[in-house]
Amino acid sequence: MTSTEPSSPPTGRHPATATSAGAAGSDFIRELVRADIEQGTFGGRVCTRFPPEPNGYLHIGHAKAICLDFGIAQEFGGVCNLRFDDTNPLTEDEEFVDGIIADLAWLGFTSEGPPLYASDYFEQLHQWAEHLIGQGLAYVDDQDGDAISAGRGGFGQAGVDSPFRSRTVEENLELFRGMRSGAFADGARVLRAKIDMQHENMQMRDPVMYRIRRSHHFRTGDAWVIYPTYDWAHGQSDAIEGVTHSLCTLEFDSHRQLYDWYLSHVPVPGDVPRQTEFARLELTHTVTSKRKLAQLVADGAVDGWDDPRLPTLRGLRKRGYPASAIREFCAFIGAARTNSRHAIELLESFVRTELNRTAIRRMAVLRPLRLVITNWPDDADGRPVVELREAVNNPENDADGVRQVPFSRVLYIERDDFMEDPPSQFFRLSPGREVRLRAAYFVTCTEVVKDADGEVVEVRCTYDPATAGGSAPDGRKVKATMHWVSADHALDATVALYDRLFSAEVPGEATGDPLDDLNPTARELLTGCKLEPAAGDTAPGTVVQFERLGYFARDIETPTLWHRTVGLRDEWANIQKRLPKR
RNA sequence: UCGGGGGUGGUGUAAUCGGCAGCACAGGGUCCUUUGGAGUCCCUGGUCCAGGUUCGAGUCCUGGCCCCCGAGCCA
Repeated sequence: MTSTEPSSPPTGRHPATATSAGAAGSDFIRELVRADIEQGTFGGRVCTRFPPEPNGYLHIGHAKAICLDFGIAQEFGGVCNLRFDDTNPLTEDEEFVDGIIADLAWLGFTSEGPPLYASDYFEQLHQWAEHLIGQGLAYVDDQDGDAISAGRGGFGQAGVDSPFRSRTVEENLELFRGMRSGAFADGARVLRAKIDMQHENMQMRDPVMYRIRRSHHFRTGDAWVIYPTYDWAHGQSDAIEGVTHSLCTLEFDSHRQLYDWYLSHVPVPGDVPRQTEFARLELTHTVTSKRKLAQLVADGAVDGWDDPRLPTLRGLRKRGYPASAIREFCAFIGAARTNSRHAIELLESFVRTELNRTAIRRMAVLRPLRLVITNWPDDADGRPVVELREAVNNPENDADGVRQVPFSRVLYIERDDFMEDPPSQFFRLSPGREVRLRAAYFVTCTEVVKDADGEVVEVRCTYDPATAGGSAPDGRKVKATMHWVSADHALDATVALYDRLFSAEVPGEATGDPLDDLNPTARELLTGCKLEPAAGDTAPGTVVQFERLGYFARDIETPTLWHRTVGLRDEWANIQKRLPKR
């Protein structure tokens, strides 16, 4: 596993966010846990669990749940179990359990022991199912899916009892054993809890507990042809593990009644766990639904689960998002029962804050324009002098030291940093204007060279030798400082610029299909970018700041590829937006 | 339609027992600056609506409005 940062142990409390808003320790769940401890509800014990289904990779929405599950356990001296909810062999795969464990570790969390699996409890679950049958609280139903669905009724409309609802205990037991032993075809029968077909809560209208499904399970192989449903497996698995606080998202609210019903009718050992729901995390301009992400991957709309445009943990990691920034973001937004969609900009601001502190600075020119210094001296051999200029690695951290950057007659500057006919607010280079080249000299534009099409292909300048280091002895000021790269020393690179994956704030809001809002220019590949030599020393996977441009992560497999993590706040871009169109 | 859960600036999120509506992002401006970065200081802007209780209501009560979830043999 690779990491873009030394993986710091999660502390659960992050100083930077322990302010009045969103401070860890102040949400309704933590208050509840605190109250439970004070009242000795679970003997003062706290045990949570994070229960991903191994049918896809983790995304930023899971990060919120993870920070809650693991964070709360840590804060209250408890443990958090990683339990794979592998009750549906059709979609699940080992590939995903490995990926989930790796992503979890990258985020900064590991479970204490080896990971747990709901499939480890299949035998116990089966025994308890027979117990329910024995109590007359479960029965085998021969109806097909459509009939069961129809019999369930609708909102405000009572369901009707299945014609098989009144089978005897003995008959049910025999049929259920037949289900297990493979006597019946897939889908031929199900085991249902016998609760109340007229119940106002649809979840309580005799929910299915087992279905017949001849599918190879990645852990239990072909040992089982019947598989428990989520509702039947979950609460009992929690109880088996001694989970006290089972935290899940709001859509399971109506399942809580069923969760409690099962637990109160099965002889589970120890404390009865309690389910508490919170609002799932949603972000603007993206989707946090495993189903939709899987579809993007399957459709080839993105390169894979680790595509940097995706809000998957591995996508964000490849893109350069520090795990700590994600943790702090999650701590900051807290937990509540209010449905909410956070602005993606808020997440980005946490990324910038972290990277500003930690990222080494380098100079890179994304869209090169030649700049020739006409009065630059030659050496004894008649070649342009090459001078090494000292530049600080990170103005936010002196300990990061300095580096030498070669400077000579022919440089590249950013095309956007030159305008032949600039508006008044533009104070970068233009004819006759003097600017500072970062860590080097003041230069003044004296001439513009164009090609046959009138395109500027080169700017010529003079430099002032007295301004070495970047300040003029006579005290004169320049209004702009620009980055540059020496043409003879430049490293070639490809840079991937990323924009919102979806152009709409709420993907799919207009048409119902998020895919309709996919942003076709979410990735722009720039080739022929020029990097200062020291950028080549950067370890793959690390994130550096290309000065004045943003933060960029060096790709692991392709060292000449850089991913833009996030841009710098860009005042000039704001000015341009306000500028009247010309 | 029935049941459940929610509504605090543009977006999120706080507010002890009922006691000055705070913080962040976004937006506008200031100062500073060898990154138009970072930092600084300031500003704009809010309790869904209507009643009620109270010296005092985001918080309690009544009624309404709006949003989300729920009828998989998905989780």
